[in-house]
Amino acid sequence: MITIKDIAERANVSRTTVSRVLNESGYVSEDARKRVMKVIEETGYVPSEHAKSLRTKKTKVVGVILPKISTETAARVVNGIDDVLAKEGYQILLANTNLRTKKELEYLKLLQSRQVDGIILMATNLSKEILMQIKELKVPFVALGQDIPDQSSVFYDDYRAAQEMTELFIKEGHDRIAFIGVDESDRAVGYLRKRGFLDTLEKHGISIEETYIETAEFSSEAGYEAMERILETSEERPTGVFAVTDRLAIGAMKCLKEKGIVLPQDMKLAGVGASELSKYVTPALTTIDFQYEEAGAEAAKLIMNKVIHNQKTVKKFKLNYGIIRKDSL
Amino acid sequence: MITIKDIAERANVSRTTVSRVLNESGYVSEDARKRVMKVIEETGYVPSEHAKSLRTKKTKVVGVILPKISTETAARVVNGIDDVLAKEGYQILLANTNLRTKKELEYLKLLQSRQVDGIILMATNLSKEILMQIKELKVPFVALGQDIPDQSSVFYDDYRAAQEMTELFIKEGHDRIAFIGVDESDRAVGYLRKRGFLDTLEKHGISIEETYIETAEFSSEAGYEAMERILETSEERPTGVFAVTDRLAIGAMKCLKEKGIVLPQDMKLAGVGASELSKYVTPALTTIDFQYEEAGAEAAKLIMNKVIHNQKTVKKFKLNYGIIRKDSL
DNA sequence: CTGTTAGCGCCTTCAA
DNA sequence: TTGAAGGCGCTAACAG
Repeated sequence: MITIKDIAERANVSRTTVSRVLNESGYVSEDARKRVMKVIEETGYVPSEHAKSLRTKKTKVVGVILPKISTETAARVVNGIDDVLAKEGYQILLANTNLRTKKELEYLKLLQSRQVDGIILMATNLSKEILMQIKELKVPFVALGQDIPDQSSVFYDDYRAAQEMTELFIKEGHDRIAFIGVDESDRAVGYLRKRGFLDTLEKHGISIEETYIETAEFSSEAGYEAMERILETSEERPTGVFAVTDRLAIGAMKCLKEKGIVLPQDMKLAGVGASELSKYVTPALTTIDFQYEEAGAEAAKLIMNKVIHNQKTVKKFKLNYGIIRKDSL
Repeated sequence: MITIKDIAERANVSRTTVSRVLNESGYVSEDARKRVMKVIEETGYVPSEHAKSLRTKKTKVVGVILPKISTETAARVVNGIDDVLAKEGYQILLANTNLRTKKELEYLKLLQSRQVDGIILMATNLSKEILMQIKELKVPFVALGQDIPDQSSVFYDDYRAAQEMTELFIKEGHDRIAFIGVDESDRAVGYLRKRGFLDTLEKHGISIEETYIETAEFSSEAGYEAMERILETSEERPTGVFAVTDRLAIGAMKCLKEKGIVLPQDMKLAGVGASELSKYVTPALTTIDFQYEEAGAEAAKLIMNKVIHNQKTVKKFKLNYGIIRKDSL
């Protein structure tokens, strides 16, 4: 491996001088600079970031922990993060937990040992353990998707969004509205969206039919099955279905179609996420746009502020959302 | 920052001993080991990977260069890569070029300077420059999606897949088949798929109508517009459309629907990629499944073989594909 | 403007 | 079974 020392020798200067031209710091004569540059060109020398990091304690790398890389949401968020980081010359070190919560802990440690300059956690379930770990973190940290107490967080207004969507159903004259949610250990998606839904029904004096409320995993298949259960167990068929993600909604839609229930005539349907899918299914899906790229970008900006400008204060960023009204509701 | 030295002092041993228990190498008395472990626990010490890398020249990080993170294809490939790497304790350092070819060069350099143990490049356009850079790379390298001469590559059988799909159109009695492709500088998607299509037509003695052949960017909007152009410029309307990606096909489908052309009665349509989208549009899209996760996994396995077992030979891996027959063709 | 020197935190001989 | 010493490649005082 070719090092700064080799360059120095070949260019007849000291390592310091080489370092200076490399980092454009301090005075270097045009002459020396040229010689150094020439040797660098010739040799194809690339300075070692590790050695550099060891001295400077900076890596220009941000760790991103996420529950699953191959979902549209995650991909869009990462995209938003990368946009901002790349501009500052930072890179992403991926840590994919594949939905295994235990991995979150591991990665939190691993990323520290890799001396990442900051960590963004796309949080799902927030166990006590995780919260503890985060608190003890020495690295700048930003939570994404959940509001973590005492930590800078970028999150969606899950509660109000769900509320507003539910209002829409009611305004359209529905009072038999089914709900397909996810486990409440996911506070944002599971708990808050459900609360928004239930509270709104209550507010309007609509009684809650238990058979209308189903819980599923994060997949369209699960959405399909949840829809099936709702149809089977309900005495009176609901006239609308609110699913907490587009995938679930799409699964439900498939089920409805197969049962010969025509959308949007016989049944209204809405999801959350403004996924690509939602635009292209028939009928197009009414959904909530949480602007995932922007979420990623905001989280990245927060991290950059901490990393570059050493900003210490805890910032909360609640993102806007918009209801995208399409044919399904 | 707490270092191995601190641990050594607190545990009343030398740094060497601490290092030994950390790496489970060499002899350490149970007694010493316990003391060290205890101090590590108490202090929450995490060894610096940088310092380690500096000595060992290993980072347990693989750089992945890709053209765009927020596409389903990329996400699925990355997922496949991560699956394999994670098992070996390796992580992904992301390098997203956002379709800017120049960035590929930059990142190739950057990743080297970060001493990644290997590089996987999801290649698109293969300029001379890139090829040169790759040749001079000192790090294990695998190309994904394109077959790069003299380099280990995992790629799809684009030509034959396009051929087979075209055969399917012909077998179904079509001889007025339109084609929506992408720029040929993308050898796999742009050039090979087009050649597969054209050669097959020729083989069957079907003359090629110039107005049936369109080129677009990688987006559904572009697919829409390409479809529009085909309909406008063609004297006789085609009876089938083959688009080289599902996105393009979906865009075309939207256009057709808006013009009141009914699928699949009035027009057949096929795409490539077996995207989520393809399953849920109506009619469901006939498409080619290239198994992107597997592609990523294979690439990762190749890299791991090189990195861990120091395997030097150039390996080529042409992936299987399957035609997924749905309602659109 | 340039070079000398001293580490950053870790692993790895080598010797005890 | 343990420790001392040296060095990985780089930057940052400090002197010239």
